[in-house]
Amino acid sequence: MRLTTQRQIILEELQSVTSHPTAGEVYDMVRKRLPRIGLGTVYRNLELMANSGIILKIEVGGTQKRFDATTTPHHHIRCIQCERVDDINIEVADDINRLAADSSQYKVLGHHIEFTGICHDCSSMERKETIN
Amino acid sequence: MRLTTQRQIILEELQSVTSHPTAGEVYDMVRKRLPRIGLGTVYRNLELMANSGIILKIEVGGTQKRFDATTTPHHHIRCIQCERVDDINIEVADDINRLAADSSQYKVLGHHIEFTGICHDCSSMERKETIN
DNA sequence: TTGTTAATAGGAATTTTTATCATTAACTGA
DNA sequence: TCAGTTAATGATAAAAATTCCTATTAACAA
Repeated sequence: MRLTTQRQIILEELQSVTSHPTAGEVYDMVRKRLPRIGLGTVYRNLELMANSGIILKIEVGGTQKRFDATTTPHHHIRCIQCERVDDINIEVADDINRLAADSSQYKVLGHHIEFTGICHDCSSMERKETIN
Repeated sequence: MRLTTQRQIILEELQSVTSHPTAGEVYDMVRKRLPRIGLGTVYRNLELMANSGIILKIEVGGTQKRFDATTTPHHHIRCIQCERVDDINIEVADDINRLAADSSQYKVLGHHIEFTGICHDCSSMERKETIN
């Protein structure tokens, strides 16, 4: 795997945010530094890096795939109003995978918890609208 | 909300399977009984029924949205090989939502656990390939 | 029944993602 | 250092998934 400028900058940009941008959002970020980069290159490299474990591909609710530079296991919470996704760091009994294996025919590899809720921004906006 | 034939049959077909079909798969099922139904009608009604709580829209890994007639809370396991999705019924400490609320700025509404693994069919196929 | 209007079929348009391919540039080894 | 090899890129087309548009149909109310 060659170390191309594009690859480097895509990773740098993803690491610079704590949000979980979609491929299109990463494209917009990277384009500010590499205006001639192709959207395909962004998709290709995000997919590649996700496959080799350098980054995380999270496929939570919403239509688009999202990417995350934090690879240590953690969970996510998604705002049902504005679709933003944040990290959640809680400890979950890790025998949960065994539980799942026991009640299914699967070879269980892992799990991911997606919480849904309303983020701080959206709930304060809601409150404001009710007042007005 | 009018009770149309299309709406009825879409629901019936979804209820007739334990899998978690995509909109396209529901379309194929319904078309056997209503050959002239439009794909848009299937999308529209699945979305509508999901919004009114009659069915469940599950947005797990993979590109497509999936639908589930079982509305009682449960979790899912997805085969990373063939993308099929099955139900998992395990009890998770229900203070998990409070935990999430405490460690975030969100108003937490719910959670969904997605396990990943390899289904029985795929793992036996794998074994067969290793032998050959 | 008949009038009103929500819902449909069919197709077009959008959005998101993947594939194709000629050209470029990252690495290799002399 | 430099030329050869080939992985990777940019540009564009194509595919896949979903949503939108609109004339027509059919569900329901009166």
